[in-house]
Amino acid sequence: MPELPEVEIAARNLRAWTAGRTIERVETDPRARRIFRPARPPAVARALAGARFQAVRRMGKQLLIALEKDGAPLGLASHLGMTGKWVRRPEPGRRAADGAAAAPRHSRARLHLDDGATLHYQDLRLFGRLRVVPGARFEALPEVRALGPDPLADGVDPARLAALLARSRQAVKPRLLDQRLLAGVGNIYASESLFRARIDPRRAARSLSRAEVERLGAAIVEAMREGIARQEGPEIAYVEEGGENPFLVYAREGERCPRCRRARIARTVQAQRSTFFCPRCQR
DNA sequence: ACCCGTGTTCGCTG
DNA sequence: TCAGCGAACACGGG
Repeated sequence: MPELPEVEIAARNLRAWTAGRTIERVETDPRARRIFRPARPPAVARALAGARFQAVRRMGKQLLIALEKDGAPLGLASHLGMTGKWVRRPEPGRRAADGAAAAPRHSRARLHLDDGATLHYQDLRLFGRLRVVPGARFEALPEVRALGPDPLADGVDPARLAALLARSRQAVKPRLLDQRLLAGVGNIYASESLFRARIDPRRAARSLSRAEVERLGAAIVEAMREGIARQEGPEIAYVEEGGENPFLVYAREGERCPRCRRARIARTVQAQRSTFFCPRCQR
C-alpha cells in the first residue's frame, strides 16, 4: 500500500534488516523486465551481488538504498509503484527453518544476504522500479530531482505550497498528486488531508485562502504521521489488506461522515482517480 | 463480463 | 510553450 507512510515503514524495515549486511547473491524474475533499470534483470543482479549496505533513505515515495561494492559507492533506487513491497524471509524473529523456502507470490527480485535471510521485492502489477544507480548519485536522477519537499522530513512551507497551488487551474485534489508540490502525497492521503482540512476537493487549487493552505499543510503532516503510527510498533496490528479500512473517508462512499455524522461520504472522479469527501463538512 | 485499483509516463490537443 | 487530459502499463478481486 505505498504512499509516504507505507514507504516510510518499508524504509524502517529495510534499515533493520540490512544494517551491516552484504548481498551475497541476487535472483531476478526475467519476465519482470519492465521494473528493472537497466532493463536487463541479470545485469541488475550482477551489479548488486557482493555489495554491502550503507544506508536506507526515503524521499517522498522513493527508497534510496546506499551500498558499497569493491570500495566504491553504489545505489539502488526502489519505487514501489502501486503494488510493490519488500518482505523478509524467513519473517523477522523466526528461524530459517520455518518456511524459508516459501517464496512469496510475485517475487520479482530476491536479495540473498550474508545472515541467511532473503529480501524479496514483490510486485503484482509491475508498476514499481528497481534502478541501479552508479556511484549512488541519487541527486542526479530526474525522478528524484523533480520531488518537492518531503512533508515528514522537511515539513510544509505554506508560502511555497500556496504559490504552487496558485500556478494551476486544476482542482486542488488532483493538483496535490503532483510530486513537485509535496513528495509522497498519493490518492488516499490527498482525500484524507482535504477532509481533515475541511476543504472541498473540487475547489480550484488557486482559490484556496492562505488560512486554508495552512490548514491543508498541517492536515497532510498529521495524516501522514497517523498513517505511520498505525503501521509501526510491535503491539499495533499491522494494517493488512482485508483488514478494517483505517481511513476517515477513503473508500467509504455512502457511509456517514465521521465528523458531522449527518451527511454521507461521496465519491467523485477527478483526473481518472477516485476522490472521497463529505459534501457537508468540506467547503 | 465488467468495473475498480495505493502510481507514473507518454502522446496528443488546444 | 505548456497545462491538462486520457490512455497505457499488468494483473487480480469483487
